[in-house]
Amino acid sequence: MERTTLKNALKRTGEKILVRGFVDNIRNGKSMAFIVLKDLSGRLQITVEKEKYPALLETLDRITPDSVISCVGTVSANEFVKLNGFEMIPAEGESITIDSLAEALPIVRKEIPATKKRAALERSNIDQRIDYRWIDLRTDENQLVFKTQTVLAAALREFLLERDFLEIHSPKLIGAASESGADVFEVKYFDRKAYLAQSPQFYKQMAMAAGFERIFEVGPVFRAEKSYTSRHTTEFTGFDLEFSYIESVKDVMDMEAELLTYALGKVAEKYGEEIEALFGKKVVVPTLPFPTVKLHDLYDELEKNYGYVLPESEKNDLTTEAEQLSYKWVMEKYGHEFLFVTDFGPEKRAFYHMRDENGIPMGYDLIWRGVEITTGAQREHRYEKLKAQAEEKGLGEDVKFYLDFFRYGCPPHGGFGLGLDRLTMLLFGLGIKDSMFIFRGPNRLNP
RNA sequence: GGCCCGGUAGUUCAGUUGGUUUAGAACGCUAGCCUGUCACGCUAGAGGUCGAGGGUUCGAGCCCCUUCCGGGUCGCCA
Repeated sequence: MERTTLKNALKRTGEKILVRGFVDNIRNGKSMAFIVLKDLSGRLQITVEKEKYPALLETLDRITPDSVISCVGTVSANEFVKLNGFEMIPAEGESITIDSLAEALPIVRKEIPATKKRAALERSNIDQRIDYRWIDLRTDENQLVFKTQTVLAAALREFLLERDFLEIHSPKLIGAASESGADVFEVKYFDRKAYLAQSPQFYKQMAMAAGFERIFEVGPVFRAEKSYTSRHTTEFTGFDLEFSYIESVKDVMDMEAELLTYALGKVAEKYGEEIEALFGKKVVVPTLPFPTVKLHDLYDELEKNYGYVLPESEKNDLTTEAEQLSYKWVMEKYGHEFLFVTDFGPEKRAFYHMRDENGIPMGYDLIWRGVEITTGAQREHRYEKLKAQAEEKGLGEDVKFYLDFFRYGCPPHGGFGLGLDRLTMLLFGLGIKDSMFIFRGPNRLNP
């Protein structure tokens, strides 16, 4: 018999069907047993009047929480049942089978609130839960995170495909450190060294030189940074894009704003209600255009409004505190969750960012809910200028292969990279460890 | 890398100024009871080299030193 999901089972009352899933809870009394079954689609209670099912008694006694079982039976409405108002009555005979018996779980996945008779039991901490991530991921909340991430990534891709972007797959094993040369993982590559790609940046631009015009890539990015924060990880999924024949960095910013607006619209439509119900976070579909502010002006505003003072010499970059305050500011001033910040100091930006006549990089950061989710820019496509900027940063031979991209014709172009995991994390108000299928950090290489 | 914080049952935590011989609780687990439960309920039980090593002391989970492991945060970034 073909398996019916628990959600669909509710629509098939009166039919003899097969359901399969994890045991969410079992209450096994003397004459009655109640099993709450869970699968990815939902939950259903299986009700067993024991005296009618002598063949099932032994099985019922063996079933433990989180075991995987199958049940053949008939679903019917019953107002006594608080769970959906439906229950499944097993068919005669050996209609419940244990597919996999679960041992007692080593983690607490959900907080258990206090009652008069018992103290509250807190959820195991995230690191304990990551040790047993596959068990942790069985909760409705965690499954919603990944259902949503799927919709989000699909929407981003869909938006770009509609606009004739090509999807590329650049190598993650590289011969020379991309960008600055810092913070890359070194790996053994036969008898020499290779590195894990810290960004697809150079390859994205190579695609521009290849005449691909508009490209994107979704793939892993590796950063050998010992960053211990709730928003850093050593391996994450980057959503990168690059496109040609732009007039200015404004085109890049517009593209990103439209892209995110579209994708968040899709997420809100499909999972907005569930996210609000389970996480208490409203999915706000942004309005266009996104507010934009120059870095210096932002610091002026933060000082004026919140008394946040930073030495002038440090105002060429965003501090974490300034990022967080910028959220408060953009909400108060524009009622918007996103903020483009432009005009960073050239010493803080990559050498390949194009600079204006005053030497200011024509790039930006996009801050969402107080966290940086993107760096974008118009790129310098003029060989001589690019070469000079590379040398200024002390990058000579390291980037020679990259500089060659610009010697044989390359259109003006720009692009940006989005952190998919950060997007997910901010959408749900979680930390990065909770937002990734499997977290990787300086102290975390397993599971 | 800087600065904080932590390591006590399977899990989450208590454990007073160092001092009742067997270090507690809850959840989980085991056994038994319970005619519809619904985060069921009731009874009993098992389960701990208090991260490791050294020291102070009549006495250390608690104080000191060393060490290991982990977490938070800042910087950096996505």
